[in-house]
Amino acid sequence: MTRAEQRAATRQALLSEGRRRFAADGYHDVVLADVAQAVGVTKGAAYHHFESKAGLFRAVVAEVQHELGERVATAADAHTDPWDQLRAGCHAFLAAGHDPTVRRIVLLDAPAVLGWDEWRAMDEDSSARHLAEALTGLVEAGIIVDQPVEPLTRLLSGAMNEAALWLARSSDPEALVQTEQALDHLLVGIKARRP
Amino acid sequence: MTRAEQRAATRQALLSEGRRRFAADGYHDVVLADVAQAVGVTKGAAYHHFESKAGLFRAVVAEVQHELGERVATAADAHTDPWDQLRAGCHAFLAAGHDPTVRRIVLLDAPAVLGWDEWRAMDEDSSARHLAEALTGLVEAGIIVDQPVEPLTRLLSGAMNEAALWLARSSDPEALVQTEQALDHLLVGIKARRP
DNA sequence: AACGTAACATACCCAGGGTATGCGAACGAG
DNA sequence: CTCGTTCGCATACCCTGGGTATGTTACGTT
Repeated sequence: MTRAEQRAATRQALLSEGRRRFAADGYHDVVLADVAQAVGVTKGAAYHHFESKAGLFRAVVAEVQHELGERVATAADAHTDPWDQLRAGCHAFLAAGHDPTVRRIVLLDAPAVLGWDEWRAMDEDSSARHLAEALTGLVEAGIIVDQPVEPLTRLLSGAMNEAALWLARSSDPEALVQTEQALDHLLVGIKARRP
Repeated sequence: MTRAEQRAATRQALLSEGRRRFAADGYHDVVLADVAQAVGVTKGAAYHHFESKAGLFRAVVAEVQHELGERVATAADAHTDPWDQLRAGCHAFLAAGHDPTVRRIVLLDAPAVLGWDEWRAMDEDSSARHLAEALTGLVEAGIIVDQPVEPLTRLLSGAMNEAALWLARSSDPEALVQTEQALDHLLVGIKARRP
């Protein structure tokens, strides 16, 4: 195995193991030396690849965020009508809360560990961007009321973040459908009335 | 000073100082011994009053949550129409994000430090309860579409949490008004259409 | 072949949360 | 009034765990 391959392999192993543990135990309860040991290296190796524990966490968050964005986009692309695309993307996001990786890492720990500004910037690069683009398109098409897109994006993004967290804790099998319906009702409010 | 008074005074002092520091520096960067020293006692005293650093934090969160609930309720009570009460409460919450105490402690650190379940339980006891009650009233009055209140509460609560965080970082003086308008639009969606 | 460097390992520092114990002043019992 | 008890802390200590400084080995380059 060449050196570049070795480096990539170790880095990837640390990322995977970190991801598993961050999702299962939360950032605080994960000890970096254990992550390294589980991968067959020592703490020194971890610090050779990442600048700190938070650095590893940041890399994991970016990875998970990216995948989440893909999931949302894929769900949206299954539709052709822009309005249906928005709804499909939102519904996909709601369902994603059941994934402990998304739930614990992205929604719960990331804002506190990385700070809200950085978290939001990363969010913007992945899932929230799709939402903003969808809303922008709908505004330009005159399908939703003309308004600044950013406040609306934040409101909807936050609504879905929290709802996803709640859904993951709910034992009620109806909860997901009910939340989707409630969200649909809310979305109707921003639809432009045409006489 | 009697012993009970002394105890209460020390506890209150720790609470106040903790609150200041948690708001300014975030949970992680606050060191318990420094909080105690600033109050004129040692770490031992802090552990005599609270079971842990998280315990002090929990007490602070409860305090801030309670005050926030009061603020929202007061804003709502300024109106008589139930719909106006809902809007006023929501707007008050949005503005509360500018308070670093609310922002950093309640919205950012609390979910990660105390866990989402406990955070939500505390939220339910204070501000979110007002929202749920308002929505329940509106459903019963037939003003908004008949539906389970809980999903809607989570959606709106999350929307406002995130928007409040965003508003606190925004330099645009228009942002608050724009967010209020966007929220109003969303709320229109859940209003029952009457022919 | 020899040298430089990358990819780690080892050994260490130390901040900070948590605990075990000591101590003096307040409080209640007799 | 005093004597024992308890309460409200202080002191001293433990130890986990993040971070760093310094080897060590093997690959790659000339």
